[in-house]
Amino acid sequence: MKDEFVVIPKATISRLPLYFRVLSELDHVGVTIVSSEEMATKVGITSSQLRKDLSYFGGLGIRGTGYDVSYLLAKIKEILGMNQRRRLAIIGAGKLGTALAGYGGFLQHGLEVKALFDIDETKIGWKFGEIGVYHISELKRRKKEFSLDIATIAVPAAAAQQVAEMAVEVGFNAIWNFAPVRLEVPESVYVRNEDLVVGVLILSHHLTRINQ
Amino acid sequence: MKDEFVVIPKATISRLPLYFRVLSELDHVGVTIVSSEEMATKVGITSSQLRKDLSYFGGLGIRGTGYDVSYLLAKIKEILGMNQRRRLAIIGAGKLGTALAGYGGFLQHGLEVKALFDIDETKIGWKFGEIGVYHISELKRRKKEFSLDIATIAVPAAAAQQVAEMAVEVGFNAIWNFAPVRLEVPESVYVRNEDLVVGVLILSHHLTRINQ
DNA sequence: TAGATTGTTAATCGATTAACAATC
DNA sequence: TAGATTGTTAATCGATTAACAATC
Repeated sequence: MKDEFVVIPKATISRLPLYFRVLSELDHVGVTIVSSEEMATKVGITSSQLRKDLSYFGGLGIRGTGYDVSYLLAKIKEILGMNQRRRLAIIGAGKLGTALAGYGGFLQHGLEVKALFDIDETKIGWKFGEIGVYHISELKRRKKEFSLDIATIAVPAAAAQQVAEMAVEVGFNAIWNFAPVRLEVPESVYVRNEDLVVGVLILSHHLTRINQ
Repeated sequence: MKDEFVVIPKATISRLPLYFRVLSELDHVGVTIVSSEEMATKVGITSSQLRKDLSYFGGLGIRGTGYDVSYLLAKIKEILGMNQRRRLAIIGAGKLGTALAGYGGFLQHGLEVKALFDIDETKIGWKFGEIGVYHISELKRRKKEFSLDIATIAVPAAAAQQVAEMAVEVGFNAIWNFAPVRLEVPESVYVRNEDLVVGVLILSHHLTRINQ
């Protein structure tokens, strides 16, 4: 268990949000204990993989019984950082940016959109519910004001690199990038690319295989 | 090269859209030949991996020279099915659905949103540019009318499974799913999950590691 | 105790990388 | 031909799965 030397596989981390969802549902309907088999089926993986994943975080289950839903849920929340609320900046108040700002599912995951940014003067001052639109030049000031943690890039591809540099400059070290470009940032900054077209092109590829 | 027995790795397919982008840019600025080294740098992978990926599709390069940009571009387009235009249905004319409908980047990838669907009577008949909003009950009819290929699911989680079943029922065999649920569909139907919260929670996890 | 299910090991599978012969 | 760069092989790395001892 020498956990100072165990590296958590990326693949494991990427499945934790799915476990979180399944556990939330079980918790919601009053289930208190769940077996790896049952949970794995709901997620669509093998029970072996689920147990292996959870084992990286120590003995979270009870042999002969299963996993305690609320305990496991709390653990996964902790691992994913859902206890400290994450505050999102969204840069780019276009269709995508405002759609993200309006998404209702963030809060139950400990995430909150606090501010939108744009360069278009006509958009500055708009409000989407509680969320205001600020000029990009206010990024630094508003980052402090709202304790922003994550910079979401929802600007056109041509502007993305420049925006990323501004985000890094003012101290963000997590970037959620929706622009279809590879961002050049310092190694210490973590970038997650959410390139939607990639997904649909993979679908398109599969269609060619079906219809060939 | 017995290609009838070679399986293309999923990881390879998922990188093709990135290669497509880089090649498009090179082509746009008039570059005609590119080395694996140069291209790999732009994508952010090793040249070895790029050559390996391309090798699954036969000898696409010229030893001692590199790859012909427009030839490789044409090949990748073919593999990704970008020659036959893919027509998208978007089910759910909420914030996400309409944001997707308005996204300008699809067309240059051979993709086109042709119709939105919803159950909310007040939305039926709306137009987003050329794209109309139809009642979900018209899915079958409009699928034929517009030759729809891909069903995009942009409805709340609670409705997603039901919507997926309708899509399968009327003959879609590709589903682009934005709802945070695992869809149960026949094996022949290809589902691509685009669960945005997963991405941002992985970011959140990395923040906990930084600030610990 | 008997039954059940975890946590872990070892085997397998798949993907990435390094290296270099083939060849333009 | 000499130089360059591909295509491919073999080694490595990482992730998944099967199996079962540990243990509730």
